[in-house]
Amino acid sequence: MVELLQIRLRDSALPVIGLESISPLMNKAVIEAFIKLHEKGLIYQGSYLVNWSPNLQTAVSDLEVEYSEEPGALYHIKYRVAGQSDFLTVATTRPETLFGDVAIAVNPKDDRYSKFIGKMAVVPMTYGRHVPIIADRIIEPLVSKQWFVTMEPLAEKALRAVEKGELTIMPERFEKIYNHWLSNIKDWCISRQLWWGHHIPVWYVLGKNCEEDYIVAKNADEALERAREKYGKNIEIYQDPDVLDTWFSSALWPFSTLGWPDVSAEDFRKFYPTTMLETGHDILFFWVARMIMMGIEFTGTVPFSYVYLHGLIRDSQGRKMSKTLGNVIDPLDTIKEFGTDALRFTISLGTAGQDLNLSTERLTANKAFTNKLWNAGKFVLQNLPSQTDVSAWEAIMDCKFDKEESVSRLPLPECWVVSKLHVLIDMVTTSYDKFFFGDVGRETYDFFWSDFADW
RNA sequence: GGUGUCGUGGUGUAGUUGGUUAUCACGUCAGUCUAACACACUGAAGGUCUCCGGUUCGAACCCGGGCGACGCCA
Repeated sequence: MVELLQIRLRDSALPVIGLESISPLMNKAVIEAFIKLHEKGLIYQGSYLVNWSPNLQTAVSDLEVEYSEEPGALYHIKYRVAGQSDFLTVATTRPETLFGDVAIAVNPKDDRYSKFIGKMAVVPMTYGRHVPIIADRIIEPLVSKQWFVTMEPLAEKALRAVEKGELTIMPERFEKIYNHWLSNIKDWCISRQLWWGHHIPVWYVLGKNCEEDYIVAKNADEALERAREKYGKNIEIYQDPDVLDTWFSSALWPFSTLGWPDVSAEDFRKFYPTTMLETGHDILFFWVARMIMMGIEFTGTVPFSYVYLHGLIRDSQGRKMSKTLGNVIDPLDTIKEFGTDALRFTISLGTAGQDLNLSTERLTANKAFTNKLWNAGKFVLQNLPSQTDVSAWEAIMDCKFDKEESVSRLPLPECWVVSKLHVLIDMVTTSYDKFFFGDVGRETYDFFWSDFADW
């Protein structure tokens, strides 16, 4: 699907490095990054309360969790007070958790229940298992063993980069959001229990304590060698079965694609750091902030000087696209109906950071514009001198359109429109310098249709 | 609950240092048909700029509150 879209859009930008996230080149960078962070004590294995997907059977981060309100049912479960005929009724939407009950907490100020504090209650359907009745205490939920990155020292440097002006985030309001997020960052859970991804470069020794005795190494041979040095020759090692969070490798993108960790690589020396990163504002935390932190950590500099955050495409009422709502706009359908150029131009007219409500009205108007472009060009071609009229072509080629003397000698209509073109060039250059891409499009449209193509 | 964005002619929209007959498109009205063309061109009408209050000589734009739409966090 993405490939088809790329073919249809025929990206006219610089040739893109076709690189998959799981390529060997990327894997080398990922392993290097993991080892360096671990050597600095920034990676650790710990048991934390994490979000767990029972469907995928993997940990997921807070950023990846999307809340939605679902209709549910409230269940009332009666727990008999042991040795008495009294009952405590517990209301819950999660009745299945009763098998994991470890206590019943009651409000000590509630006379209906405070008299039971200290007694035991019988858990239903457990053949008489008893749990204590306690006074209003928080009960610890289950936790999971995962790998984490200590983010605070990394975030501190990323904050300072924006503060010092090394990095500018546009539009400005996102700078505040970036600062707020980095000031309240939590440790990053980087392990996932998925079947694909970069494997965590950690090996364990069979029979040894997994949380204390582990080896971080570039590959299995190195791990085995290190393990033998430490534990003797008759040992067996195995690699951690988990993989790394996909954003871990993406966070290295600005330099791993240019040859890092080989800092003498030609592409790296020539192109890094880049001037501007442009992306949707929704992945400011997932991706942009992490690239900045990893760039500073591994290369000593911010990976780019500007971050331009564009809006997202939403439906004509500003709503997020969703299959549930039935408002998904398939760009291939849009292209089929309005054309690639009309879609691209419409999108280019957006305002930085502001989501774009995609309506057919905009697309229709811009389809007309592309049609005008085509037909105006056709008109021009029809009115050019014959290919054999050498003197006419020489006269055209000799004219210096950027020199006022030459332009002044043109017939009045031509002089006028070339002057207007120079005004456009000045406006557009100013708009580009300010990153006002929407203005660039509008100014170009106005000149072309109102000045050049009418009359 | 907290928080962010948005609210501008009939419809969809631009407005980016506070000072414009408030931009463009579609629609509406009038005229023209002249070598390209959603046929096109020429011209016109139409906006209390969400509501209230404030700052200012001056507010669509800055500040506060209300109402509504959408999003994010929890």
